[in-house]
Amino acid sequence: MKKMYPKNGRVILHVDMNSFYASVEMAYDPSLKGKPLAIAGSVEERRGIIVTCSYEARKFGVKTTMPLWQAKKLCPQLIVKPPNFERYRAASKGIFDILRHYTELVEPVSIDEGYMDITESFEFGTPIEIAESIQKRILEQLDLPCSIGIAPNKFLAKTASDMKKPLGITILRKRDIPNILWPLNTSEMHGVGKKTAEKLKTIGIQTIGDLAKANDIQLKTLLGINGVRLKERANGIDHRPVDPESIEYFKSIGNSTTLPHDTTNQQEIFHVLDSLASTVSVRLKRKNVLATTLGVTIRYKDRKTITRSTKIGNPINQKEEITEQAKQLFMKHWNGNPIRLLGITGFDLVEQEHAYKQLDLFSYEKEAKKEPLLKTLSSLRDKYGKKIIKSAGSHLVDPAHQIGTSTSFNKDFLQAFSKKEDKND
DNA sequence: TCTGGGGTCCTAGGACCC
DNA sequence: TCTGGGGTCCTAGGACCC
Repeated sequence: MKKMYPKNGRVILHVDMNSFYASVEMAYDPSLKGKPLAIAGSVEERRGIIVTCSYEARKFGVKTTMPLWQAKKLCPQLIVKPPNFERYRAASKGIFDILRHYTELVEPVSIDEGYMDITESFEFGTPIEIAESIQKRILEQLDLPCSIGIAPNKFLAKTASDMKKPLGITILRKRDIPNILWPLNTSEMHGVGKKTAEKLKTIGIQTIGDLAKANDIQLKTLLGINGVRLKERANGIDHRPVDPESIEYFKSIGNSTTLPHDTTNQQEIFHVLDSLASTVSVRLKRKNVLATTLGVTIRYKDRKTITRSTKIGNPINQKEEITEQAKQLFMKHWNGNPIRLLGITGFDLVEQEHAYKQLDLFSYEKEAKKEPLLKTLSSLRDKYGKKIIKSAGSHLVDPAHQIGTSTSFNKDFLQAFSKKEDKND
């Protein structure tokens, strides 16, 4: 009696904050309420684009990603604030704490949206009652508005939360799909951008309904497996689970910046790379990970952007190592033209505890067959046992990196060390 | 004298190995 | 002496999202 949804179906909520950054600023300073407010990437003209704006600002035609000067032209009385991420992170934490009151199955997608699987949360009421309760609590406790979508899967829940803003609650059932989803243009679909919508048009697909009935083979040749997946979504099929841990595992960590002015000055460029490397290092360390691949991004004056990356033998997260690799990559690939933006990103992240796995004592013999240097290390171990390896390691790596008998080494030291050994012999 | 910064996922070609 | 095809790794680029 309590369960009012299909026995084997799921109940998924998508909670989406309404103009989040602007709403947080208004909650923080209520005198901003009811006024056209925008958060801009930088107050400086060049980087100034609208990140978020209040509904009052939207009435003037102000939109996300619009250059600041353009927004001001449309709405001269626009109040512009720089983003305050600490404030937004704090608000975000408050929101997800509220969501986790109803279920552990909460998957944050970004700072201001998340999925919940409330299939088993019937003790809190019907899905609508739960959504109402969540919306009310976030509004009362944090003074922040949100929209919530209720559906049998993520895609439909996401679509539903988008339908009523602000402060909407929308249910999207499978049986609603033909009437509600299919008449919409494909570009309304999450996952379909400008390019994909254009491509779809070339084979006569305009609406989500067209897509739902499209030919699989045609879709596959046009869009790869993404085409077939989009068709499934258009039919309301989406089996992705709500995964509370997905946010834990970052695949990359980077930092980039548009320069105050386009430049070819190498001194200036290196200075920027230093500071980007420093940020990336701090972020990697904060997450206790090291990067196995390092990449640099170069955007030229004409906005043409290239990325270059390289695999690193030993994973890194120290500022100096990152700077070194980034500068090398940069010098190797810079064509000398004026630069607009620079970025550094670490990929293939490994947790600190696993970073030296391939070098732990049990792997030495195996690796030594391929790598003469490791043979040296292996023979050292045979001679002196584990102790010497550990003490060698302590010279080589930040103590925080050392886990048990696993350790890192650097080739220069090891060569020096083995030379010393030769003398002694 | 327009278009930020943080990410994810997919594709495709060349190298290399078997 | 000439030559197939599969698998995996690495790198670069593109599309998309918030």
